[in-house]
Amino acid sequence: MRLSQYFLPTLKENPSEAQVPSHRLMLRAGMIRQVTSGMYNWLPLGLRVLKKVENIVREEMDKAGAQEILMPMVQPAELWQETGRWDKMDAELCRIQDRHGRNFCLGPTHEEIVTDLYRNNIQSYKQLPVMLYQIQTKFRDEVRPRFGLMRGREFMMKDCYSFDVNREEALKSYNTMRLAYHAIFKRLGLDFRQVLADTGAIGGNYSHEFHVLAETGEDDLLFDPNGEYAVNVEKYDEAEAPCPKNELEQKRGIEVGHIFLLEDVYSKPMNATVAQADGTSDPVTMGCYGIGVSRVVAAAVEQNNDENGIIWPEPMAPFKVGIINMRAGDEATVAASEKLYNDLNAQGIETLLDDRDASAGQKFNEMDLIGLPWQCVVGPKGLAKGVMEWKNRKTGEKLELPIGELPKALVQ
RNA sequence: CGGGGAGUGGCGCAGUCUGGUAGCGCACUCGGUUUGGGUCCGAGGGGUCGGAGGUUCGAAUCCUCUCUCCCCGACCA
Repeated sequence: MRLSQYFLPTLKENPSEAQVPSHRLMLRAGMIRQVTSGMYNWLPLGLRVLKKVENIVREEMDKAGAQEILMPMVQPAELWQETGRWDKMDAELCRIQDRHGRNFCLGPTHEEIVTDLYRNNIQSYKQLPVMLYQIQTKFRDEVRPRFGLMRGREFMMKDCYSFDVNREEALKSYNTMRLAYHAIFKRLGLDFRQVLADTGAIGGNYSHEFHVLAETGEDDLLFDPNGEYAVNVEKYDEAEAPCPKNELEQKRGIEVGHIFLLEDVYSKPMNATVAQADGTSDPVTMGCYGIGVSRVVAAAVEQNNDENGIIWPEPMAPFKVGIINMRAGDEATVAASEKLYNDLNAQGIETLLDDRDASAGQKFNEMDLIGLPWQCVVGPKGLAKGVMEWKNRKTGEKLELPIGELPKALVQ
């Protein structure tokens, strides 16, 4: 992509409405723009990151044996009345009516829909286990949306649901998902922790949260010195903990994933059953597994930034390399930067070429701001010496390499 | 929902107390200049001051109502 043709509206100054780093930097880096409280436009640069996260999540879900589906965002009230949540949930559940006056809600989660899908199409233990997931927009009318993408009202979520013949089998599915979550956050390049958690409004009786560690996190987490025990402060129980609270290490985290063993919390009221081998039938045993995909993007920024801007973990970077053409008017410089750009693209290395006729300072600053892992400065000074100057955004390390040669760490 | 702050060109802000018909920086356009960390000079375009009503000869400025955004709290799969 050539920056001269790219819709990347960066901001030099901090937007007044943005207080937290991820919100401020994502606005400044031209990734998102607010539409109204808790709702955002995703611009090209931001969307590339969101897609990167989506794809890694999708690959790991598929690898774990889950199958992707897509359910409607607008859901009929009748299903929510079956589980009692139509009345139980407060204004967070955004209710609307169609032209006939029939009640619907904007889906904050999809247990009802997926359980309905299950009961209408699966009857026997022979058809289980089944894990279904989707990556889709959710809407929760939060009491107080805040911190940009960290707590929006509309956001992107991966939600997965498992169906098993009994609790024992369900625990296997649960564990498969738990391990998939470890694989996902590891692949994303984030520093994260799995902790014991409360089940809250989703229900069920067994639950873990996944947190990206960051000073700005909303949750307090406790760890034991051996790393065996980890819990959300809300869930801390003196009796279950291996040691007193004051001996546990405390860190702040951003909740990006939450998994629940639901058992029959939804299947029972919705009469979603499974015929067992002996001919009897029981409520199917369910689990649900969520990842706040858009929140992951914000959490990554909270965890990886400095005074100059974002520092993307490589797996979720919108582009791997940013080339800075130092002299838009100089033929040799233009030719050299274009050649590098074409070579990198030919090798499948996603590259952004700053081919604008702008000042050096502006180019350097904006490249740091958007946080691509590698920068390559192509200019008359270097070319005269037969080199291009590479910079690693994270370490700040600079390398002068012969024209056309790539940093080893980039190629591997 | 309780408490607090704020709405003035695309962005950041001043002006509001002490009414007189809108200003600065950035961005944008044009010309020149400069060229390795947000160059410099000059010339331009763009807002009627969140909205409605009121007071007044006259309202961004005073009064009333209202909408929106942000922060703290409560809440939060």
